[in-house]
Amino acid sequence: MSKFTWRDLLQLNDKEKAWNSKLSCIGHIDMNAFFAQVDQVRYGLSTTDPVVSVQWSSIIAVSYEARKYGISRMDTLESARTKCASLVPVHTATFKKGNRNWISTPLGEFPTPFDHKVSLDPYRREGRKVLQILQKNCDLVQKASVDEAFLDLGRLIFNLLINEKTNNLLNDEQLSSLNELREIYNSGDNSMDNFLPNIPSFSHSIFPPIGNIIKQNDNDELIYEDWDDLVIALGSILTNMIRNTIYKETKFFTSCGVSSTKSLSKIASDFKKPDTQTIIFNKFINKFLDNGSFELTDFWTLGGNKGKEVMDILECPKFDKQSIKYIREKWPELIFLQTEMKERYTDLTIFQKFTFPLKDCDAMSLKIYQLVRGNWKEPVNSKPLVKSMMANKNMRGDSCKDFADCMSWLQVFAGELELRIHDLQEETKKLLIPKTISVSIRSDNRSSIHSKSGPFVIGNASITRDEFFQLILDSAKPLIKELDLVYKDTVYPLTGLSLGLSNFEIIGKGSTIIDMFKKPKKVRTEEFEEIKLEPVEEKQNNKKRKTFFDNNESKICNRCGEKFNDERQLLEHKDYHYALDLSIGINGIKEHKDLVNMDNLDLMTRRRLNEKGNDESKSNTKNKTITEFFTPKK
DNA sequence: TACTCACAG
DNA sequence: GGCTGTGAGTA
Repeated sequence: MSKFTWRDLLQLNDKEKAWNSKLSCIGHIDMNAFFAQVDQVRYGLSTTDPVVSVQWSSIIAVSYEARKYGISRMDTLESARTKCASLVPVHTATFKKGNRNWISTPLGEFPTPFDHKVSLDPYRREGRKVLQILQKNCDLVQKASVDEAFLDLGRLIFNLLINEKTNNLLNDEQLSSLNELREIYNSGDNSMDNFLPNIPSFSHSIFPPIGNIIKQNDNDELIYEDWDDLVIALGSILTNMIRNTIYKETKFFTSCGVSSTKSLSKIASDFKKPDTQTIIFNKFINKFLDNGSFELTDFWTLGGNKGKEVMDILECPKFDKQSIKYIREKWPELIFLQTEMKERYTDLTIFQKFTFPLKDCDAMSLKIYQLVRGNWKEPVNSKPLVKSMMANKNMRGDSCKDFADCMSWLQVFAGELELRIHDLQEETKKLLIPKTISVSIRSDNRSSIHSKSGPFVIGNASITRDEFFQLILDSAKPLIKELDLVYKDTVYPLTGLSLGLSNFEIIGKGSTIIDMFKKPKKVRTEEFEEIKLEPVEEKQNNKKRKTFFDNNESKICNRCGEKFNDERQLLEHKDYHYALDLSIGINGIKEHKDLVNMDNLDLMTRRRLNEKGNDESKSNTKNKTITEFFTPKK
């Protein structure tokens, strides 16, 4: 007889409950050396090229090929080159000061930080591509960062076990082995508290797991004893398929962890890289935690001061990587851990200030108690598309020495944010309306950061892209002006400047114009008067303008008629026209054709010419075509 | 709401 | 070490 009930199994079929089921199965997928992989694919390089992604002179990602030469993220570009003569460094895309669009940096070129700003957009886009593949294949996905995500595999597994229609995923032997379970389920004799039948005999050979299996001893035969084993094994089969799909569609390698909880899966995905998934069956959790040479501080959220403090409070042995085992064995019951933790906290607090208050001790103890047993369960939450967006640059020298410099960098930042919001809207067919804007400045003089934020108000739904850009800039101006007034004597030259939009409201395309103007909590009548909605009829007859929130724009170059899949490509293409215009007369290139389809030359030439053309490059986002986003509401 | 800080990749 | 991002505390 199984120790699991039908309730446990049925919970898998419920998005709200699956994470907390005794049979829960969570996957964590992580892209290996992500930026380097993106650059390798983007630049058509081979997987055997030792690629590193570079930002100024530091390395921000090291491909696994480059790691073979002992190169790490700590290396500078210089030191990496001495380790590997055939190194292929790829610099991130950049905005040139005064430019509204980023461009890819040609191989072998290294822009200077004094008049460029890094763009991470290429990485974000590829990250989103992968996220979309995940979402297509799994109904509950949580993006954890640009290159990692959690999957709640509950429904997928439930369907494999119970549903007939499983897309040929299971073979006849596997199907028939599940007959007993399905019969009970279909007979309706599956009262919640009834125990599940035994797992099919030999199910470990009928459903072999895929990946790096953690076992008590490496040579042990793996035997499934109950449904949780089978569930985790099915999870590994699913994540393997999903990862194969990612590879097929993007050529990206991933690593993955499969287990019953998010925190375990996260550690597991990191355990063996690249291109490997690690499977933690429930019965081997302790073995994994104790012998994987993990510390308490390896758990998510305990990597900083908080983790160190807990280690101190609990007087964990240092340096022998046994803190997890130590805590688990020393406090076999929660109540012991909780009392002792509070006692020691109070004793120590005389000498030491902690990052968490005494009242949180019980909660913290509970979390630690569960974590060291692999029992700490958290839901997989699909996160909103975006919560905030920031453009930031660390300044050096006199890059930003007065108010005027601030404004010209803010122009770059505003351009970047407008571009990112616009691209994201295009991609998702959603409206993204930020409600607050903030700027911050940093300087070494006062070694501190000052920031100022305020409401961001879009007064008009048919705002164009250029107007939206201008609005960001205009909204940022008084904020930075105020910071300038208060701190001007001490902060310049700045060591950092940033501009952020946050509090995004995300609106589906079906929404009406009314949604644009969420009533502020406190409405003063004058303000409300001012925000007048354009009468719908009038709008239709209006002179046509392409609005910022328009998704259906044409993507045809008005110079040569070439068609593009998305706006981004069109912009880059126009960038190219601009460069080409300059080039006539510089190096005698006359024909558009000369450069078409010669991507590298195109890029290089554009780049070189852009430099010569200096800052005169105008925004290419003039809006000529039409169609309103909003359709009149019946 | 405004600002700061911790944590993470 | 640079560039992002989220969440929580404080007032």
